[in-house]
Amino acid sequence: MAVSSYHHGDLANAVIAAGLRRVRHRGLDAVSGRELAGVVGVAPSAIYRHFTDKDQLRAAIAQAAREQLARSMSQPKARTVTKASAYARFRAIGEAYIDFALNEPRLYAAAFADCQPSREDSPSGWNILAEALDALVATGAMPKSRRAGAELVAWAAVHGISDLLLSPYLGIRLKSDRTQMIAEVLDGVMRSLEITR
Amino acid sequence: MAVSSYHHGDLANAVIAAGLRRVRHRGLDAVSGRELAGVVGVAPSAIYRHFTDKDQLRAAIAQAAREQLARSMSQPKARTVTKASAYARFRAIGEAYIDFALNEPRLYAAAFADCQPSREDSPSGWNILAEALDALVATGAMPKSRRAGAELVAWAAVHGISDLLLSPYLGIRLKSDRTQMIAEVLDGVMRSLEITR
DNA sequence: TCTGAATGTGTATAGTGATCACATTGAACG
DNA sequence: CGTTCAATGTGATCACTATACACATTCAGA
Repeated sequence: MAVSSYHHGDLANAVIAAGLRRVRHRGLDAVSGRELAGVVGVAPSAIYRHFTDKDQLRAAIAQAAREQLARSMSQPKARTVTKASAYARFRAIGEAYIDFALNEPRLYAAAFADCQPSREDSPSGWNILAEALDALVATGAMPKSRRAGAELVAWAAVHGISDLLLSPYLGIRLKSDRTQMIAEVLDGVMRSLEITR
Repeated sequence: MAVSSYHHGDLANAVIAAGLRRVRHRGLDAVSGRELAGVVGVAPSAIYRHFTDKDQLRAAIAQAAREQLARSMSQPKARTVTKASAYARFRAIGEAYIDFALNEPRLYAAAFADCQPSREDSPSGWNILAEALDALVATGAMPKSRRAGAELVAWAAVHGISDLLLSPYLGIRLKSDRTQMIAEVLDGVMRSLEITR
Protein backbone atom coordinates (compact mmCIF):
# COMPACT_ATOMS: atom_id res chain seq x y z
CA MET A 1 0.00 0.00 0.00
CA ALA A 2 1.00 3.61 -0.37
CA VAL A 3 3.17 3.18 -3.44
CA SER A 4 2.44 6.69 -4.56
CA SER A 5 4.62 8.00 -1.71
CA TYR A 6 2.48 11.07 -1.55
CA HIS A 7 -0.68 9.79 0.06
CA HIS A 8 0.38 7.52 2.85
CA GLY A 9 -2.71 5.38 2.89
CA ASP A 10 -3.07 4.78 6.60
CA LEU A 11 -1.44 7.68 8.33
CA ALA A 12 -3.58 7.74 11.46
CA ASN A 13 -2.82 4.16 12.43
CA ALA A 14 0.82 4.48 11.44
CA VAL A 15 1.17 7.53 13.64
CA ILE A 16 -0.49 5.77 16.57
CA ALA A 17 1.77 2.76 16.11
CA ALA A 18 4.85 4.96 16.03
CA GLY A 19 3.50 6.79 19.06
CA LEU A 20 3.10 3.53 20.98
CA ARG A 21 6.66 2.58 20.15
CA ARG A 22 7.82 5.95 21.41
CA VAL A 23 5.70 5.67 24.57
CA ARG A 24 7.09 2.24 25.36
CA HIS A 25 10.56 3.48 26.04
CA ARG A 26 10.28 7.22 26.53
CA GLY A 27 6.82 7.81 27.94
CA LEU A 28 3.74 9.62 26.72
CA ASP A 29 5.15 13.06 27.44
CA ALA A 30 8.02 12.36 25.06
CA VAL A 31 5.87 12.02 21.97
CA SER A 32 6.09 14.96 19.62
CA GLY A 33 3.97 15.28 16.56
CA ARG A 34 6.89 16.39 14.45
CA GLU A 35 9.02 13.44 15.42
CA LEU A 36 6.24 10.94 14.76
CA ALA A 37 5.69 12.59 11.39
CA GLY A 38 9.37 12.21 10.63
CA VAL A 39 9.37 8.55 11.63
CA VAL A 40 6.38 7.83 9.46
CA GLY A 41 7.90 9.85 6.66
CA VAL A 42 5.43 12.67 6.34
CA ALA A 43 5.34 16.41 6.91
CA PRO A 44 4.59 17.53 10.46
CA SER A 45 1.41 19.29 9.50
CA ALA A 46 -0.01 16.21 7.83
CA ILE A 47 -0.92 14.83 11.24
CA TYR A 48 -3.51 17.55 11.64
CA ARG A 49 -5.55 15.99 8.84
CA HIS A 50 -6.22 13.06 11.16
CA PHE A 51 -6.05 14.56 14.62
CA THR A 52 -7.48 17.96 15.40
CA ASP A 53 -5.20 18.43 18.31
CA LYS A 54 -2.18 17.09 20.08
CA ASP A 55 -4.50 16.21 22.93
CA GLN A 56 -6.56 14.08 20.57
CA LEU A 57 -3.40 12.39 19.29
CA ARG A 58 -2.35 11.65 22.85
CA ALA A 59 -5.82 10.34 23.62
CA ALA A 60 -5.71 8.02 20.63
CA ILE A 61 -2.35 6.64 21.71
CA ALA A 62 -3.62 6.26 25.27
CA GLN A 63 -6.64 4.33 24.04
CA ALA A 64 -4.38 2.00 22.07
CA ALA A 65 -2.40 1.43 25.27
CA ARG A 66 -5.63 0.66 27.13
CA GLU A 67 -6.54 -1.89 24.50
CA GLN A 68 -3.20 -3.62 24.96
CA LEU A 69 -3.81 -3.76 28.71
CA ALA A 70 -7.25 -5.23 28.17
CA ARG A 71 -5.77 -7.80 25.80
CA SER A 72 -3.30 -8.86 28.45
CA MET A 73 -6.13 -9.23 30.95
CA SER A 74 -8.10 -11.42 28.60
CA GLN A 75 -5.25 -13.89 28.13
CA PRO A 76 -6.24 -16.20 31.03
CA LYS A 77 -9.03 -18.16 29.39
CA ALA A 78 -9.41 -21.26 31.53
CA ARG A 79 -12.87 -22.80 31.60
CA THR A 80 -14.47 -21.49 34.76
CA VAL A 81 -16.83 -24.33 35.58
CA THR A 82 -15.40 -25.33 38.92
CA LYS A 83 -14.64 -23.33 42.03
CA ALA A 84 -10.95 -23.95 41.56
CA SER A 85 -10.86 -22.88 37.93
CA ALA A 86 -12.89 -19.75 38.58
CA TYR A 87 -10.56 -18.87 41.43
CA ALA A 88 -7.50 -19.51 39.31
CA ARG A 89 -8.75 -17.40 36.46
CA PHE A 90 -9.69 -14.48 38.69
CA ARG A 91 -6.28 -14.54 40.28
CA ALA A 92 -4.57 -14.89 36.91
CA ILE A 93 -6.33 -11.80 35.64
CA GLY A 94 -5.01 -9.82 38.56
CA GLU A 95 -1.53 -11.16 37.99
CA ALA A 96 -1.74 -10.36 34.28
CA TYR A 97 -2.75 -6.80 35.10
CA ILE A 98 0.17 -6.31 37.47
CA ASP A 99 2.58 -8.03 35.10
CA PHE A 100 1.57 -5.70 32.31
CA ALA A 101 2.10 -2.70 34.56
CA LEU A 102 5.55 -3.87 35.67
CA ASN A 103 6.72 -5.02 32.24
CA GLU A 104 5.39 -2.03 30.30
CA PRO A 105 5.38 0.75 32.88
CA ARG A 106 5.17 3.64 30.43
CA LEU A 107 2.48 1.98 28.37
CA TYR A 108 0.57 1.32 31.57
CA ALA A 109 0.96 4.91 32.74
CA ALA A 110 -0.18 6.17 29.36
CA ALA A 111 -3.27 3.97 29.51
CA PHE A 112 -4.61 5.99 32.40
CA ALA A 113 -3.15 9.34 31.46
CA ASP A 114 -5.44 10.76 28.79
CA CYS A 115 -8.95 9.60 28.19
CA GLN A 116 -12.06 11.36 27.05
CA PRO A 117 -15.04 10.80 29.34
CA SER A 118 -17.22 10.00 26.37
CA ARG A 119 -15.29 7.33 24.49
CA GLU A 120 -15.56 3.63 25.28
CA ASP A 121 -13.12 0.81 24.62
CA SER A 122 -14.35 -2.35 22.99
CA PRO A 123 -12.74 -5.25 24.86
CA SER A 124 -12.82 -3.42 28.14
CA GLY A 125 -10.87 -4.82 31.02
CA TRP A 126 -13.82 -4.00 33.21
CA ASN A 127 -16.01 -6.52 31.43
CA ILE A 128 -13.34 -9.19 31.63
CA LEU A 129 -13.14 -8.64 35.35
CA ALA A 130 -16.92 -8.66 35.70
CA GLU A 131 -17.22 -11.99 33.91
CA ALA A 132 -14.58 -13.54 36.15
CA LEU A 133 -16.46 -12.31 39.21
CA ASP A 134 -19.74 -13.70 37.88
CA ALA A 135 -18.03 -17.05 37.45
CA LEU A 136 -16.84 -16.91 41.03
CA VAL A 137 -20.40 -16.43 42.23
CA ALA A 138 -21.76 -19.06 39.84
CA THR A 139 -19.32 -21.71 41.06
CA GLY A 140 -19.87 -20.81 44.69
CA ALA A 141 -16.38 -19.46 45.22
CA MET A 142 -17.73 -16.09 46.32
CA PRO A 143 -20.90 -15.23 48.24
CA LYS A 144 -23.48 -13.41 46.17
CA SER A 145 -23.69 -10.76 48.88
CA ARG A 146 -20.15 -9.62 48.03
CA ARG A 147 -20.74 -9.35 44.30
CA ALA A 148 -21.95 -5.75 44.20
CA GLY A 149 -19.09 -3.35 43.70
CA ALA A 150 -16.57 -6.18 43.69
CA GLU A 151 -15.01 -4.94 40.46
CA LEU A 152 -14.08 -1.72 42.15
CA VAL A 153 -12.54 -3.37 45.22
CA ALA A 154 -10.50 -5.77 43.10
CA TRP A 155 -9.44 -3.23 40.52
CA ALA A 156 -8.50 -0.68 43.16
CA ALA A 157 -6.20 -3.10 44.94
CA VAL A 158 -4.55 -4.32 41.77
CA HIS A 159 -4.22 -0.85 40.29
CA GLY A 160 -2.92 0.50 43.56
CA ILE A 161 -0.21 -2.10 44.05
CA SER A 162 0.90 -1.62 40.45
CA ASP A 163 1.21 2.13 40.86
CA LEU A 164 3.00 1.83 44.17
CA LEU A 165 5.48 -0.74 42.92
CA LEU A 166 6.27 1.52 39.99
CA SER A 167 6.52 4.69 42.04
CA PRO A 168 10.10 5.42 43.08
CA TYR A 169 8.64 7.42 45.96
CA LEU A 170 7.36 4.34 47.74
CA GLY A 171 9.65 1.96 45.92
CA ILE A 172 12.43 2.81 48.35
CA ARG A 173 10.66 1.40 51.37
CA LEU A 174 9.61 -1.77 49.62
CA LYS A 175 12.66 -3.84 50.32
CA SER A 176 11.10 -7.26 50.34
CA ASP A 177 10.34 -9.40 47.34
CA ARG A 178 7.93 -8.06 44.79
CA THR A 179 6.22 -11.33 43.97
CA GLN A 180 5.59 -11.88 47.64
CA MET A 181 4.06 -8.44 48.03
CA ILE A 182 1.87 -9.01 45.02
CA ALA A 183 0.73 -12.31 46.49
CA GLU A 184 -0.05 -10.57 49.78
CA VAL A 185 -2.22 -7.98 48.07
CA LEU A 186 -4.02 -10.62 46.01
CA ASP A 187 -4.58 -12.71 49.13
CA GLY A 188 -5.97 -9.58 50.72
CA VAL A 189 -8.43 -9.19 47.86
CA MET A 190 -9.58 -12.77 48.38
CA ARG A 191 -10.22 -12.17 52.08
CA SER A 192 -11.82 -8.84 51.30
CA LEU A 193 -14.31 -10.39 48.88
CA GLU A 194 -14.57 -13.66 50.83
CA ILE A 195 -13.39 -15.68 47.88
CA THR A 196 -12.40 -19.27 48.68
CA ARG A 197 -10.47 -21.74 46.64
CA MET B 1 11.39 41.58 51.90
CA ALA B 2 12.98 42.07 48.57
CA VAL B 3 12.58 45.82 48.40
CA SER B 4 15.50 46.12 46.02
CA SER B 5 13.34 44.62 43.24
CA TYR B 6 16.44 43.22 41.66
CA HIS B 7 17.29 40.34 43.93
CA HIS B 8 14.07 38.61 44.78
CA GLY B 9 15.15 37.19 48.09
CA ASP B 10 13.35 33.85 48.00
CA LEU B 11 12.93 32.95 44.37
CA ALA B 12 13.01 29.17 44.70
CA ASN B 13 10.15 29.01 47.18
CA ALA B 14 8.19 31.68 45.34
CA VAL B 15 8.50 29.73 42.11
CA ILE B 16 7.41 26.51 43.79
CA ALA B 17 4.44 28.28 45.35
CA ALA B 18 3.43 29.74 41.99
CA GLY B 19 3.93 26.32 40.47
CA LEU B 20 1.63 24.71 43.03
CA ARG B 21 -1.03 27.31 42.26
CA ARG B 22 -0.67 26.53 38.58
CA VAL B 23 -0.80 22.78 39.18
CA ARG B 24 -3.95 23.07 41.26
CA HIS B 25 -6.08 24.14 38.37
CA ARG B 26 -4.15 23.29 35.23
CA GLY B 27 -2.05 20.28 36.15
CA LEU B 28 1.66 19.63 36.36
CA ASP B 29 2.12 19.46 32.60
CA ALA B 30 0.83 23.00 32.29
CA VAL B 31 3.62 24.57 34.27
CA SER B 32 6.13 26.48 32.18
CA GLY B 33 9.22 28.01 33.63
CA ARG B 34 8.73 31.18 31.65
CA GLU B 35 5.22 31.67 32.89
CA LEU B 36 6.18 31.06 36.52
CA ALA B 37 9.00 33.55 36.09
CA GLY B 38 6.52 36.07 34.75
CA VAL B 39 4.13 35.52 37.65
CA VAL B 40 6.89 35.92 40.20
CA GLY B 41 8.16 38.97 38.32
CA VAL B 42 11.56 37.77 37.24
CA ALA B 43 13.35 36.97 34.02
CA PRO B 44 12.85 33.43 32.67
CA SER B 45 16.50 32.54 32.93
CA ALA B 46 16.65 33.48 36.60
CA ILE B 47 14.95 30.20 37.46
CA TYR B 48 18.03 28.33 36.30
CA ARG B 49 19.95 29.81 39.22
CA HIS B 50 17.82 27.70 41.54
CA PHE B 51 16.87 24.68 39.46
CA THR B 52 19.32 23.03 37.12
CA ASP B 53 16.59 21.61 34.99
CA LYS B 54 12.91 21.72 34.30
CA ASP B 55 12.77 18.16 35.57
CA GLN B 56 14.20 19.33 38.85
CA LEU B 57 11.68 22.15 39.02
CA ARG B 58 8.86 19.69 38.42
CA ALA B 59 10.30 17.37 41.04
CA ALA B 60 10.41 20.19 43.57
CA ILE B 61 6.79 21.09 42.90
CA ALA B 62 5.83 17.41 43.09
CA GLN B 63 7.56 17.09 46.43
CA ALA B 64 5.65 20.10 47.73
CA ALA B 65 2.45 18.40 46.61
CA ARG B 66 3.47 15.22 48.41
CA GLU B 67 4.03 17.21 51.58
CA GLN B 68 0.53 18.64 51.34
CA LEU B 69 -0.86 15.13 50.97
CA ALA B 70 1.10 13.95 54.00
CA ARG B 71 -0.17 16.93 55.96
CA SER B 72 -3.74 15.99 55.12
CA MET B 73 -3.09 12.44 56.25
CA SER B 74 -1.69 13.61 59.56
CA GLN B 75 -4.78 15.62 60.41
CA PRO B 76 -6.61 12.79 62.24
CA LYS B 77 -4.83 12.91 65.58
CA ALA B 78 -7.17 11.11 67.96
CA ARG B 79 -5.53 9.38 70.88
CA THR B 80 -5.19 5.74 69.89
CA VAL B 81 -5.36 4.05 73.25
CA THR B 82 -8.49 1.99 72.72
CA LYS B 83 -9.46 -0.43 69.99
CA ALA B 84 -12.20 1.91 68.86
CA SER B 85 -9.99 4.99 68.68
CA ALA B 86 -7.23 3.16 66.82
CA TYR B 87 -9.81 1.86 64.36
CA ALA B 88 -11.32 5.31 63.91
CA ARG B 89 -7.96 6.95 63.32
CA PHE B 90 -6.86 4.35 60.79
CA ARG B 91 -10.08 4.75 58.90
CA ALA B 92 -9.91 8.53 59.10
CA ILE B 93 -6.45 8.49 57.56
CA GLY B 94 -7.77 6.53 54.61
CA GLU B 95 -10.66 8.91 54.23
CA ALA B 96 -8.35 11.90 54.43
CA TYR B 97 -6.19 10.44 51.69
CA ILE B 98 -9.13 9.85 49.40
CA ASP B 99 -10.62 13.25 50.21
CA PHE B 100 -7.39 14.95 49.28
CA ALA B 101 -7.28 13.07 46.00
CA LEU B 102 -10.87 13.97 45.12
CA ASN B 103 -10.67 17.59 46.24
CA GLU B 104 -7.26 18.34 44.72
CA PRO B 105 -7.04 15.91 41.83
CA ARG B 106 -4.23 17.65 39.97
CA LEU B 107 -2.19 18.20 43.11
CA TYR B 108 -2.69 14.53 43.93
CA ALA B 109 -1.64 13.45 40.45
CA ALA B 110 1.42 15.67 40.63
CA ALA B 111 2.40 14.14 43.96
CA PHE B 112 3.04 10.81 42.29
CA ALA B 113 4.20 12.10 38.93
CA ASP B 114 7.82 13.11 39.38
CA CYS B 115 9.98 11.91 42.20
CA GLN B 116 13.66 11.13 42.46
CA PRO B 117 14.40 7.68 43.87
CA SER B 118 16.97 9.17 46.23
CA ARG B 119 15.11 11.97 47.98
CA GLU B 120 12.99 11.44 51.07
CA ASP B 121 10.12 13.48 52.45
CA SER B 122 10.17 14.39 56.08
CA PRO B 123 6.59 13.88 57.36
CA SER B 124 6.02 10.97 55.09
CA GLY B 125 2.52 9.61 54.72
CA TRP B 126 4.04 6.16 54.96
CA ASN B 127 5.16 6.76 58.53
CA ILE B 128 1.80 8.15 59.50
CA LEU B 129 0.18 5.01 58.17
CA ALA B 130 2.72 2.78 59.89
CA GLU B 131 2.05 4.41 63.25
CA ALA B 132 -1.67 3.95 62.87
CA LEU B 133 -1.14 0.28 62.05
CA ASP B 134 1.10 -0.17 65.07
CA ALA B 135 -1.64 1.32 67.21
CA LEU B 136 -4.12 -1.16 65.78
CA VAL B 137 -1.89 -4.04 66.80
CA ALA B 138 -1.15 -2.50 70.20
CA THR B 139 -4.82 -2.12 71.03
CA GLY B 140 -5.67 -5.56 69.76
CA ALA B 141 -7.74 -4.32 66.83
CA MET B 142 -5.54 -6.19 64.36
CA PRO B 143 -3.73 -9.52 64.74
CA LYS B 144 0.04 -9.20 64.85
CA SER B 145 0.28 -11.80 62.10
CA ARG B 146 -1.28 -9.35 59.63
CA ARG B 147 1.05 -6.48 60.46
CA ALA B 148 3.81 -7.28 57.99
CA GLY B 149 3.23 -5.56 54.68
CA ALA B 150 -0.02 -4.06 55.92
CA GLU B 151 1.02 -0.57 54.81
CA LEU B 152 1.21 -1.79 51.26
CA VAL B 153 -2.19 -3.48 51.28
CA ALA B 154 -3.88 -0.46 52.82
CA TRP B 155 -2.12 2.11 50.67
CA ALA B 156 -2.72 0.14 47.49
CA ALA B 157 -6.46 -0.04 48.10
CA VAL B 158 -6.79 3.61 49.02
CA HIS B 159 -4.52 4.79 46.22
CA GLY B 160 -6.32 2.56 43.75
CA ILE B 161 -9.81 3.72 44.59
CA SER B 162 -8.66 7.34 44.41
CA ASP B 163 -7.15 6.86 40.98
CA LEU B 164 -10.16 4.98 39.70
CA LEU B 165 -12.65 7.52 40.98
CA LEU B 166 -10.65 10.25 39.28
CA SER B 167 -10.20 8.41 36.00
CA PRO B 168 -12.86 9.32 33.47
CA TYR B 169 -12.17 5.97 31.84
CA LEU B 170 -13.68 4.02 34.70
CA GLY B 171 -15.67 6.93 36.05
CA ILE B 172 -18.34 6.21 33.47
CA ARG B 173 -19.26 2.81 34.85
CA LEU B 174 -19.31 3.95 38.45
CA LYS B 175 -22.87 5.10 38.65
CA SER B 176 -23.53 4.54 42.32
CA ASP B 177 -22.67 6.86 45.15
CA ARG B 178 -19.04 7.71 45.67
CA THR B 179 -19.13 7.78 49.45
CA GLN B 180 -20.70 4.35 49.44
CA MET B 181 -18.01 2.98 47.12
CA ILE B 182 -15.32 4.48 49.32
CA ALA B 183 -16.90 2.87 52.36
CA GLU B 184 -16.99 -0.46 50.55
CA VAL B 185 -13.31 -0.31 49.73
CA LEU B 186 -12.39 0.72 53.27
CA ASP B 187 -14.55 -2.09 54.66
CA GLY B 188 -12.69 -4.39 52.31
CA VAL B 189 -9.37 -3.23 53.74
CA MET B 190 -10.65 -4.01 57.23
CA ARG B 191 -11.64 -7.54 56.24
CA SER B 192 -8.41 -7.94 54.33
CA LEU B 193 -6.26 -7.02 57.34
CA GLU B 194 -8.69 -8.60 59.84
CA ILE B 195 -9.18 -5.32 61.64
CA THR B 196 -12.10 -5.25 64.04
CA ARG B 197 -13.82 -2.35 65.66
C1' DT C 1 -12.90 12.82 -18.39
C1' DC C 2 -13.93 16.16 -15.02
C1' DT C 3 -14.57 17.58 -10.58
C1' DG C 4 -14.49 17.79 -5.71
C1' DA C 5 -13.14 15.88 -1.44
C1' DA C 6 -9.43 13.94 1.09
C1' DT C 7 -4.87 14.13 2.07
C1' DG C 8 0.04 15.80 2.16
C1' DT C 9 3.48 20.09 1.64
C1' DG C 10 5.75 24.45 2.85
C1' DT C 11 5.83 28.31 5.31
C1' DA C 12 4.92 31.25 9.17
C1' DT C 13 3.88 32.45 14.08
C1' DA C 14 4.15 32.02 18.90
C1' DG C 15 5.60 29.76 23.02
C1' DT C 16 9.03 26.76 25.29
C1' DG C 17 13.55 24.93 27.55
C1' DA C 18 18.16 26.00 27.75
C1' DT C 19 22.71 28.59 27.48
C1' DC C 20 25.81 32.39 27.87
C1' DA C 21 27.89 36.82 28.57
C1' DC C 22 26.93 40.53 31.34
C1' DA C 23 24.79 43.48 35.19
C1' DT C 24 23.57 44.07 39.92
C1' DT C 25 23.59 43.17 44.64
C1' DG C 26 24.78 42.00 49.42
C1' DA C 27 28.01 40.17 52.66
C1' DA C 28 32.53 39.08 54.27
C1' DC C 29 36.90 40.93 55.09
C1' DG C 30 40.72 44.26 54.93
C1' DC D 1 34.84 52.71 55.27
C1' DG D 2 35.94 50.59 50.91
C1' DT D 3 37.10 46.39 48.07
C1' DT D 4 36.12 42.20 46.40
C1' DC D 5 33.69 38.09 45.34
C1' DA D 6 30.07 34.84 45.12
C1' DA D 7 25.23 34.69 44.50
C1' DT D 8 21.65 36.17 41.89
C1' DG D 9 18.96 38.44 38.05
C1' DT D 10 18.94 40.21 32.85
C1' DG D 11 18.88 40.08 27.83
C1' DA D 12 19.87 38.03 23.75
C1' DT D 13 19.90 33.90 21.41
C1' DC D 14 19.22 28.92 19.69
C1' DA D 15 16.72 24.76 18.85
C1' DC D 16 12.44 22.63 19.14
C1' DT D 17 7.46 22.30 19.36
C1' DA D 18 2.30 23.06 18.41
C1' DT D 19 -0.57 25.02 15.29
C1' DA D 20 -2.62 27.55 11.33
C1' DC D 21 -3.02 28.52 6.51
C1' DA D 22 -2.50 28.71 1.56
C1' DC D 23 -1.26 25.57 -1.84
C1' DA D 24 -0.20 20.98 -4.21
C1' DT D 25 -1.34 16.25 -5.21
C1' DT D 26 -4.12 12.28 -5.54
C1' DC D 27 -8.19 9.34 -5.74
C1' DA D 28 -13.01 8.13 -6.44
C1' DG D 29 -17.14 8.73 -8.48
C1' DA D 30 -20.53 11.22 -11.90
